Amino acid sequence: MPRARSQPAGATRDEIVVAALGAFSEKGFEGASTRAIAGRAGVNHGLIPYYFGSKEKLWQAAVNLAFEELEANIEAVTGEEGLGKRERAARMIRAYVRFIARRPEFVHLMNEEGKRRGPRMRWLVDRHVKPLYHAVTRLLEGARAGGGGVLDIEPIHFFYILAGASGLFFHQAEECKRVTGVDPFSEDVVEAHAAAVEQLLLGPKPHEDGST
Amino acid sequence: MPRARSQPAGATRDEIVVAALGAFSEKGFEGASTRAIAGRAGVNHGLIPYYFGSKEKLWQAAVNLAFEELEANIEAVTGEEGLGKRERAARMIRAYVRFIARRPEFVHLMNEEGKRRGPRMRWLVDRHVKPLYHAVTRLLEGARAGGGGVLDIEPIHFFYILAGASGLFFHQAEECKRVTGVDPFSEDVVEAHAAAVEQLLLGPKPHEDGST
DNA sequence: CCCGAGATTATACGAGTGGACAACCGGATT
DNA sequence: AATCCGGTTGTCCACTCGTATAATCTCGGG
Repeated sequence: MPRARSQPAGATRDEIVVAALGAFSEKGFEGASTRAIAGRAGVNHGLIPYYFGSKEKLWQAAVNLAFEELEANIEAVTGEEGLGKRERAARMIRAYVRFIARRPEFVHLMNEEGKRRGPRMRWLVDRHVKPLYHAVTRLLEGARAGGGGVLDIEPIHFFYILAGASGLFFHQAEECKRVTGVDPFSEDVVEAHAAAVEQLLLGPKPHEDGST
Repeated sequence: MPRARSQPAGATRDEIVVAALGAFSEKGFEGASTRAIAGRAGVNHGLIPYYFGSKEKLWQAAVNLAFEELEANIEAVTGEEGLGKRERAARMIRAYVRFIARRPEFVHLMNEEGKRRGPRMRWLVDRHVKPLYHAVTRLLEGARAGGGGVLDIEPIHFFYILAGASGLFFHQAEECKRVTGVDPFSEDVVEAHAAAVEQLLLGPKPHEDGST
């Protein structure tokens, strides 16, 4: 029988996950201390073992949160019926760029954990990256066969070029600000980047001719 | 007056820098302990404050080493006289991809430090990234005006798309192995990636017609 | 009104961390 | 042979880390 405390059930837990996502993305797994995460969430650091069992499990919860948001964003845009294959791929690309501009934590997490072997990387890949990879690859293959960009590039290169070309600009946003003075998160800069990636990867938009 | 010890002068110091480059790229600045670096180099950890003063200075030395290698690789290929603008840009791209395939530590360092504000990022940008950015941008602008890829994408997007499209594949190489089973460092895979990036960013090679 | 259980806090522990420092070593100088 | 000094080692310190644990708090149900 659930209690009716001042806080709704699980509120503290959720705050910790949100704080953890921010902290892990900024400082990495080792760099983000459980005390810093707890402080960010405004709770006692003893609550982390209490709710999650370990720092590792907390990290998994944060990653799950990030991927849930990603999938919601992508599916909302590519799920529609009656889209051309190129248009579907283009929407996916633009949705992805906009998503990581709003949640750069996602790219930070991926770049942090994808680079080294280890239990966290294995968990991340098996749980999240493999399905994502195959979904994206299927979509891109469709666009390729459908006429758009015509480039005969294998899916594996396409995938990492897409992810890299989209993500680095926002992953290194602080660096970019200092190098160029431009803030990647500025709205029109985000749109310009999305357009650039789409154009490069899918080729120029076919205006009315949708044939091969 | 220099001594003639069993080891040539500075050998120990150099070994520490090499070990540090490897350790920092694998574990990040916080994750790589001075003791681990010393152990990797086979020396006592007290030598790090002795030679470098601090962990931070050691990190700078490691970054300097990485950039020296990069610049040597790029200049060896783009420095030639009598190259067309597109050809010069194409060589730069291929040389860069091959370089990071051989020294993924470079990408790891850049991705690690470019993502957060802080003294290391400021030092890295002012000392290394700004000159690199302007050199690359000048080269790409030349190729653009010279007819090649014709894409009207601003330099800032071009730069980060190039860096991201080239780098992520090798930065996430361990992840890629687990997702796809393909080893990005395999020689022909490296070449395929270089070709893919070049083709996407500069457009298909003009065979004999170099006009607009 | 008090009890009990989940939620929260405070404290403690052992393992690491970066850095400081004195002792030590061995070949070069005198 | 005695001295010197850069290179090297071991030890120590204050601090932070993740986590375990016991005490405390805050409620709703008896």
